[in-house]
Amino acid sequence: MIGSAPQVLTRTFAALGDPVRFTVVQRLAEGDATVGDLAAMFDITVQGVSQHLDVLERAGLVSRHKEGRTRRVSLEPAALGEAAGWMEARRRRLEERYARLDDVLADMEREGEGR
Amino acid sequence: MIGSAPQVLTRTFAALGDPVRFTVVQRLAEGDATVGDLAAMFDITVQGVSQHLDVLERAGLVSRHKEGRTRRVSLEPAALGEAAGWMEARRRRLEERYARLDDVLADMEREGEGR
DNA sequence: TTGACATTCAAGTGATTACTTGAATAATGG
DNA sequence: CCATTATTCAAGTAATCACTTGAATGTCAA
Repeated sequence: MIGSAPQVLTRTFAALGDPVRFTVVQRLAEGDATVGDLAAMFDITVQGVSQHLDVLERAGLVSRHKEGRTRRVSLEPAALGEAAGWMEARRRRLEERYARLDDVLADMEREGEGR
Repeated sequence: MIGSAPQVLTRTFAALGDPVRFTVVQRLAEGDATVGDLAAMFDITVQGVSQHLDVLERAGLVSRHKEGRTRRVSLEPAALGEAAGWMEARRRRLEERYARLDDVLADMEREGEGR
């Protein structure tokens, strides 16, 4: 029985698991934006958006830096890459196993015919 | 103002955003398991694990098929691949933009020296 | 300085979620 | 058939989460 696991990646996934934050990330992939820009995309208050940015920031997915009286929000590629890498590694392992299973089945097939 | 976005990917991310489910997926990447096997890894009841499997299944990340009186839980590579693909596409777009920005900066640098 | 704008801080509320216990269903072995 | 094992169904509860309103902070422009 294990208590639980690393929450560095789960935080990333949890952050992307909300439709607002997902859309924010998608938007930021097109280019940086201010908090106000992002808030204009949704039917929620800027405070709400700011809170969503808090969780994206805690997940390492975005960064905010002051710029005059606004704040420039940028997407951070590293967190995105790490999470994608984790998923791809698991997916690849599965595909490999399937490939090996296919080989075994093909062998059995051939064996069956040869008899 | 947009209401929100596709929840097909957000469901996948939300599913992986929980430490228990994350660990389950990690475990299933090593090979299939029964619900009981998975429950033995955590300090929660099998019912709890079964509920976690519900959300993983709704996200398309795992499938369950009866096998005698147990149930074999398998990881589904497709959902994993789609989510990873979405992330990678965004990451790549950012890297490209950075590369272009670096070019511009390098040009300015050269220009500055040449003068 | 003052007034408007952009953003965050703080606290409250309703909805969602993770988990529990208890009961139902289904397959196996004696 | 009956007891046992594996899993799900159902309902309740406590914690977390998304969102709101109201107030504070900081920056620009007149």
